[in-house]
Amino acid sequence: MANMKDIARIAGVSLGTVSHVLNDSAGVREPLRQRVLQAVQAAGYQPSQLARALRRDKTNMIGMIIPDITNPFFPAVVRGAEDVAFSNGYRLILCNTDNDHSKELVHLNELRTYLPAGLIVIPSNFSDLTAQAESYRRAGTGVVCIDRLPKNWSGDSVTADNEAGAYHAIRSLIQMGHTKLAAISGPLHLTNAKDRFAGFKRALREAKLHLAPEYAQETTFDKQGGYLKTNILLRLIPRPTAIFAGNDLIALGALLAIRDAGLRCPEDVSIMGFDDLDLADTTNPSLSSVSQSGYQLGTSAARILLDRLEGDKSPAKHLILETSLKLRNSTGAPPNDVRSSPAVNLTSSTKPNRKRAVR
Amino acid sequence: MANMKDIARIAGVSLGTVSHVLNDSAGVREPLRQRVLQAVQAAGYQPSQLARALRRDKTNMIGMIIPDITNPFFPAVVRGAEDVAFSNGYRLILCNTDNDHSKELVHLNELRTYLPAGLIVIPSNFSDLTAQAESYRRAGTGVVCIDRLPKNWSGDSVTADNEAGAYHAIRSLIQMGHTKLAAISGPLHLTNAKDRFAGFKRALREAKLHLAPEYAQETTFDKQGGYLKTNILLRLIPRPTAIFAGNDLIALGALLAIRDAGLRCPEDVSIMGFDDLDLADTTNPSLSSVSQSGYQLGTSAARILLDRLEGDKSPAKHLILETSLKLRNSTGAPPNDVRSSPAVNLTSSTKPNRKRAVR
DNA sequence: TTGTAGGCGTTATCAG
DNA sequence: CTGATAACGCCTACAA
Repeated sequence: MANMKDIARIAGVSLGTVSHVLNDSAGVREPLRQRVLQAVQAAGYQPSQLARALRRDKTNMIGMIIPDITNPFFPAVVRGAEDVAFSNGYRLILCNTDNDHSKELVHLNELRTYLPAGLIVIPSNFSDLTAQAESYRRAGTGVVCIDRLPKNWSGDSVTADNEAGAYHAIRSLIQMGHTKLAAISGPLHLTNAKDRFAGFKRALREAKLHLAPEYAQETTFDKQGGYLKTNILLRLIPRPTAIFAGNDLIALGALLAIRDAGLRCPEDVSIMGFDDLDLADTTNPSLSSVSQSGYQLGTSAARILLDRLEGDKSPAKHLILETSLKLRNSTGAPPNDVRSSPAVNLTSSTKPNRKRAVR
Repeated sequence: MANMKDIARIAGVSLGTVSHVLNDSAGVREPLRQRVLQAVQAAGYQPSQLARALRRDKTNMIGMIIPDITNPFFPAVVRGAEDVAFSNGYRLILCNTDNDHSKELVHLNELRTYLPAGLIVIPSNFSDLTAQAESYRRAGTGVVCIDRLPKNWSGDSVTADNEAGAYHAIRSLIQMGHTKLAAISGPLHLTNAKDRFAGFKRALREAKLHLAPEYAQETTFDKQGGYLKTNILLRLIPRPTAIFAGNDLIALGALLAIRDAGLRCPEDVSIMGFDDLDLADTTNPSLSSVSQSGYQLGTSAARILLDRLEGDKSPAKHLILETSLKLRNSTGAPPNDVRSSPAVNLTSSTKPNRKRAVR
């Protein structure tokens, strides 16, 4: 590979001049400028990003750390980030953590030695990102956190409006006539799971519906968790007529569990998902879901990073993206004979804290 | 960030000694060694990958170029590559080409200036990879091509056994009694699409079944293409009783087209996909498909690259991964009254299809 | 066994 | 406006 020295020789100018025309760092007179440009062309020269970075103390790479590219929600996020990064001359280093915070730490530490221009992170479970990001911040490297936030995060962030999305979804279920609503949330230590569950609870509260403790299940964000917890819910008396799943993967598991239990969706039980993955459209029945744009999550994060790189010193931004409700065939009115089903007191809420099983 | 000079100062040794203990490049006496290690610990020192790479003329980054991470087949491939790369100390730079060979070229050219340890590429449409790779090869950088091969590729490659996979799938369809088999292949300039179609034709030939030209459609590897071409096929007389889709996305579109035409799958038309994506399991009906492991595609490619890095000079490898047939509910025996089946009324096909919202 | 010095390809500073 | 020259942080002969 030709280097700058070669170009200088070919063009018959000095090294400095070549650098100047390449970076516009000094007005080089036209004839010389042309000679240099021509030499660059002829040699197919491309500057070494490595040397440049070493010298400038900054690469044009953006580190992107996510739990698992194999999870169907994340590719769109990555793609969004890559698109705006690429069109601004930045590249993405992709790292998977598998939600393991020690693996996240390894990536965080190593990435630093590449002097990335910035970092976009979907924190792992129990992420220590807040502490780690501090050292990046000190080095002037922006870190934006997306989708969910680690403990005490105060830096830039982009998330969906999980609370409101869930709230509106549940409201629509209530308007269909449901009164026995259960939830299978994701891990509640994750802010997105927690916020969605909060929206669920708010909708119930406003409708003066009581939430029995057994009606609130928590699991991991995957199909299997959804399947298992749905089995539990279906066994309860009275059986819930609608289940709010913490994400579409959980909803998928719920769909399978309902089918395996010999029940019908939505005639017996309605299912509401969250994320609106591509697959929501192709399941049987198709899945009603709260739609959020992973792509936009990615683009927004990259955008913030680029702004920071261009000198934006404003205080931390907390972007919250709108969601929208996609009603499909997994939700419908509750079964007619709902009030004849065996009674359990789920309405009175004079005693807010009912005694529950010891654990 | 602390650098080597700092460590040397803290440990009270020379720069060279620090480097020697860090790289085991010379037997440093234990006491000194300990002092250095301690200083490294204390300072939380991590060597600059940038400087190291500049000096060694090689990074520990593997460039991975794919069409689009958003295509559900690719995440597993990326993950496979990342897993073996990561566990060997290598990182992945991810680039999307959108199947645009000029974008691919941009990536190829820029990536070079990072001195990547190697490249894993799923070539774009009309890729010029063969020529480009030559310059990498000259620089001693391995390039392995996966999933599909560009024109005249003679370097390392990993692909699925597309021909055999398709062949066996079609054979099973024929054994079910189908004689009117149609195909909707992917773009035939792509080797994987071409090979699958070849397997399809071989199975027909062996069974002495004639392939009418209109029974062989070609489209892009996506849902919409599948939908459109299926509409064409369903209008033919006689109507095919089984359709071999070039991949699962096409198959998905076929499923939708069949439903929208008021036909049933598999009772009226069987659908066979290729790839066995996660979604194959959740469609309605669930999708029979030729299963190939994207993950393994990724790990194998990375493995080859690492072997090359460790000095493997053997001639180009052409790994071909086995496929397996996953029979689900989208395939079955052809309709009994097949010869009397009337042409479907498709006159309304211009009306917008329900729920196929823009994506 | 340890230390010294040169250089990887750039950019930035500072004379001319 | 142009051209030397000194870093950037590390590795590696080679010298001590």
